[in-house]
Amino acid sequence: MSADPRLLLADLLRTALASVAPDHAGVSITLERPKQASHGDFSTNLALQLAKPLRRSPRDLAALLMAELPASMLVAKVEIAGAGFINFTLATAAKTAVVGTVLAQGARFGRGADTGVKVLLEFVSANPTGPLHVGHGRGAAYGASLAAVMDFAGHAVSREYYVNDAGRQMDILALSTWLRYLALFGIEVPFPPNAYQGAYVVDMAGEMRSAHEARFAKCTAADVLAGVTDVAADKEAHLDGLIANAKRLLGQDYLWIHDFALTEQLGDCREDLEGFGVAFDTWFSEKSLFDTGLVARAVAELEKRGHIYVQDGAKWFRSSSFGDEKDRVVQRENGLFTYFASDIAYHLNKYERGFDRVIDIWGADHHGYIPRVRGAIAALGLPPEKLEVALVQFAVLYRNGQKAAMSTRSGEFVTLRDLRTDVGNDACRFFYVLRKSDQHLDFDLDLATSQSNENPVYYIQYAHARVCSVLAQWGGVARDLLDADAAQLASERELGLCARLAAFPEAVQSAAADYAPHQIAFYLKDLAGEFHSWYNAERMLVEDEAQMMARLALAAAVRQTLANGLALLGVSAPSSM
RNA sequence: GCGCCUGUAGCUCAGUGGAUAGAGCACUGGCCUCCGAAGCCAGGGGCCGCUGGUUCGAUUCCAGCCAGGCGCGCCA
Repeated sequence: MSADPRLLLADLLRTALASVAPDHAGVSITLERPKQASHGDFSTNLALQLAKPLRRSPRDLAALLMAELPASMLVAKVEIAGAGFINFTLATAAKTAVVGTVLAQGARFGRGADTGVKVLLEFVSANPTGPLHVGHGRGAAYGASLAAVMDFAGHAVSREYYVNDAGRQMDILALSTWLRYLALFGIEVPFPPNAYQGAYVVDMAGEMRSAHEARFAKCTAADVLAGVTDVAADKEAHLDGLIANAKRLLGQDYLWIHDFALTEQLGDCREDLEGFGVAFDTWFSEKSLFDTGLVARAVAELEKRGHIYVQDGAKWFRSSSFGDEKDRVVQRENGLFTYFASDIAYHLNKYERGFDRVIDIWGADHHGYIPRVRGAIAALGLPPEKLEVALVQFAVLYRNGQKAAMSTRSGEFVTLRDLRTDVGNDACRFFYVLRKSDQHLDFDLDLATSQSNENPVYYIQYAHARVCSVLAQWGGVARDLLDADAAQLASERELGLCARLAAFPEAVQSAAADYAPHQIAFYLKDLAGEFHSWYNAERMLVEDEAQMMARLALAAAVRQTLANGLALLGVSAPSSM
């Protein structure tokens, strides 16, 4: 017999079932916590499920099951209700035992047993071509919270950021920086409209001048523009022409600028994320996939397996044979691999590292990408079901009731850093995960800043601070609360709080299984609400010593659970505010 | 056109094959000589987009329609 009421009840029901309907002994028994207190602590629809196969009325079946149910000290009452539900009311001692459990386990309360499942969680992975904006913030908050939740649920989680350091976007950034730098020396090349406009590019140019003076300014504007397509004719070709000239004119120095810009932006990004409480175990370089030959190997492997054909000089992956709507180019006519090719290699690498589950968190705009990546995995002979893609809808920022633009290239964006400064990390992290990730999120900056005291995060933190305050006034030793007699807890609110605490480990498991950290946020809101309600109804610092200790122990258990939950969301649990 | 997401209270959103569908905001009225009023208590407010199907039971699952958002490059 288990001490966990849920498992205990399942055992009891299974025993009863074996005698009532031995043929159906294998049926899965679900026990849920009823929404209504009058329906007891746990409820099962077992009789309703079996009514049809056994050709008996649900209520009759429920009565039979109830009659065969072994007695238990932990069960106070069993009732048949409604259409045929069997409702269980636990003995008070079984309900209040959780207080001691929480206090004894402390920060570990709610943590699931080690599952041994190795999970790779890749998220953010924004191009290091400029500051993170509020859209990236959501992916960061969601990914970090999900990683924490899955880790807490018992999985071995690796957090990874894929650095797109090999593509054209990085070349555009390097070019942009160089052009700004040249301008500092009076070499005025018209700045392309589709280059990176942001002030941070000018800042980097300034740093280059400080450190290297005129080292990279040994050419004229005419050199830079030599043979370049007119911007009015084709602005993308114009950009590519400038990049080609930059590479030719600068030689090895081009790589220096490229790497400088990359290091600066990636460092900025990393610092920003760390400030946001978002940490990674690995920063995985796209470029390394080319350097180690993995991209070529991945494409060769597809070719060997007969999934590649050549058309118009390019190599195409026959992804349409693997569920994609059409075939995709992996190697262009000019010999360069596409982004898709390096992504195939990246996923091959992820699989080769031996994870049980590979989770990609992508912006919802990438959803069309899923079939081709999954298809490539299948084509490589790997199990595609190991890959799971969690799509995060974009966060749309509203300011003065209007959408705020968020294009990195135009330079007109609201950065994550600005948002964090205005709103604060705690409210930001909480706000981001308050919505289901696949829902559009309207982030109202005016509301979040001017009326931040209305943010639900404060409601939860306030509950935590209140407990801290009461415990401070009590002034005793926290350890003594472990010896409190929980049987002193008898009111409906107190028992309700105990049930809520007992549900925390289940909330963690559910949030992990559904990839839904917002469930933790809602759990915490409920827990804080029930605490505030109790706090206003009953005093803790009462004359009766035993009662006071029991109530303080419950309060301390609430505080611990709030802290554990907030930690999963990356939100602080202040002792005063 | 095709694909994905969404439609629940005035607004922003949870939720569930099951019992009387919830919260916050907003609105109305109460509660600080009393552990923190960033709190609590009470009240109004709903064809859970529409139609059909599966089911003992559908707001939930399936199909079709209506409405909104996003995505559909030899870009990344």
